[in-house]
Amino acid sequence: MRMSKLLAPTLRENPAEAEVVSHQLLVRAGYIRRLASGIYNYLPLMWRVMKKVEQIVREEMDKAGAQELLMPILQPADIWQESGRWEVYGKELIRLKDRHDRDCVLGPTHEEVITTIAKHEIHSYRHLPVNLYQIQNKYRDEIRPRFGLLRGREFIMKDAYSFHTTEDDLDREYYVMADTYKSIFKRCGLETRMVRSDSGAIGGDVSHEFMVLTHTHSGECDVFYCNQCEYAANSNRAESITPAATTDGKEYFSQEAIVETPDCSSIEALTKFLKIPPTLICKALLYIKDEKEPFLVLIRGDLEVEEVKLLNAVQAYEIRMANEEEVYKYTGTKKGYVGIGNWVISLKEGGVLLFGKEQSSMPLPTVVDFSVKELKNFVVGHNQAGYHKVGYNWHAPDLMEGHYKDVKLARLGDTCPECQKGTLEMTRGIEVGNIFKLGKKYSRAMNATYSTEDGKEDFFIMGCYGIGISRTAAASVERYHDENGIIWPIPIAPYHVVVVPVNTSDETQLALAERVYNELKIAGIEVVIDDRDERAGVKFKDADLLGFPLRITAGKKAGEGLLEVKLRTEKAAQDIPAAEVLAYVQQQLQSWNAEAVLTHA
RNA sequence: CGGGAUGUAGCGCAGCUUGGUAGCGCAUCUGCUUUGGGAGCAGAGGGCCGCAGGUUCGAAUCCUGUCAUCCCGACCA
Repeated sequence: MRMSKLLAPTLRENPAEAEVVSHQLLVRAGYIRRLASGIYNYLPLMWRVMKKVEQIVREEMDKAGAQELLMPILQPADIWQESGRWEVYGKELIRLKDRHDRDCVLGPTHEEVITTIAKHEIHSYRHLPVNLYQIQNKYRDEIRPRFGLLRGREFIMKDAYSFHTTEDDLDREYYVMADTYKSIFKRCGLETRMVRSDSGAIGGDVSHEFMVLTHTHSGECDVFYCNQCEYAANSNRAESITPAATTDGKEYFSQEAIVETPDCSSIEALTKFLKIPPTLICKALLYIKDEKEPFLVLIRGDLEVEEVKLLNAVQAYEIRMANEEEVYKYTGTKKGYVGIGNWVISLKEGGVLLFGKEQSSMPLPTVVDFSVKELKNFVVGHNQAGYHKVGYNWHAPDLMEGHYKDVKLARLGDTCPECQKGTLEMTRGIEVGNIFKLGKKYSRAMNATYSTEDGKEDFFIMGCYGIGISRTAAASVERYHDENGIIWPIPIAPYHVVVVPVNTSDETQLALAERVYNELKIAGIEVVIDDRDERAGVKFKDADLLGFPLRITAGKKAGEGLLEVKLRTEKAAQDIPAAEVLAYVQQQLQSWNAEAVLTHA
């Protein structure tokens, strides 16, 4: 390809609208252009990168035994109504009507469609297991598209769905996919970490995310990871062992008593006023589930509630903290004084813990975090403004046993829940892929069954596996760049080599450059020649900005048949006789390994 | 959706406070010179000042509305 013909409009300055590095560089280097918020044109170089990522994904998925197909982006609403997600998915689902006024959606993901396929086309256990995947555009009307390709409203995703007869077989496939994902990202030149995560709107029990750890602000999620073992988890899912409540050897409140605590509506104020550590307090927070049902959360005073964990613990679609009015309505007091000091514990059928006044007709369902289990002689609210109860101890520990939940936000320095030795550290990460065990959620909702070996009908057991193709490409830029521009890992670089004749009006230089360019091209190397009538500085700046892994310069020594060859990751170039350049380039491309980029970028 | 900000030439910005008919740098085009890290000189083209109302003799500038974009939060590949 000739740079004089290539549509790669580079800019001297970063675009004002871009905040994160990958967005700035991709726009500046002429890889992408925004059409509307969260919607981008992939210009020729970007599209080459995307096709490379796709191809790696395709090869590895095929190797794992999955079959590629293509499902419609435009989908009828009825299958979404059938699965229940027409209501649940919310505003993120792009809905539209056709000319007959039929409701349609643009596919954000394809569980409904694939389940329909399985339902109609797979009738027997003999045809299971099967894993089907596609690579196509996805549509999600994100509340806030941002960070360029990292979160668009339209993006390219590989989505795979597997069907099984048993949970064990799903487990097997789940780990096949986990291994496949590791290979895929490794082949793309990206180091990823498999991280436990929340399964969100897609549903199901178990899920993992694959994160590119970035250590920069640009990551989208906080990831906790153990400094001694392989444990890693999204902050909204991370478990941890918090240091036990300590009283520094002091004895507090050996007698239960109600004490006056004026203006102590925060934990901080309360610890100062009573001169106690926050770990001696049991905090009670009132939440509202799905805009109708109040419930209480008990957690140790020094800890924060992780609301995604809480959402799952109460199986709600939505939760929020109660406002002053609601607090008064359900507890009779104001924020900061809510507590269980004068309440009793009971158990509702279905095993829901209730806290409330003995005579109350409306006790509150309660989520009790593990962190309060071991508390002794602690402080709780007394549901009376200006008063707390001190020296409190659990009245009915037997009743509570088995009802503790983990709803706390993990903290830096907490002990690893897995090896119980290391401590948790945190980094930022970009989620580039995920794997879910869906179980029978969709097959049951959509009545998709097959005949079992003993002639009965059963629902398919499903798994699903996604990779953000466009996000993976952007994540690579986010991870590998320097002050001069993008640094592509060789496997996903749009071209491998750029040949730069320093001065196009110097016939010796130009002729040598053209010769090498043709030689490389004929040898099957992906190469561009910067034949533009620009000064050397411009070409070098652009070559760095565009991020080609290898640069070959035909300059002053062209007369001696010498070319300068330089890796994008290195500062210094070396002179190589023209006749040996092809061999050198081939050797560089073959010896690619991820370390080369990891150590220099 | 809540909070904050911005819309002026392809890109980055000034002008707005104090209304008088639009400017700078880069990019583009032409010519000459130059040629190893974003060249110099000379010249040229390009703007419903986001859009719609209003105030005014007169609006990029003041007022109202509206649309769009970006940042922070709740959501996610």
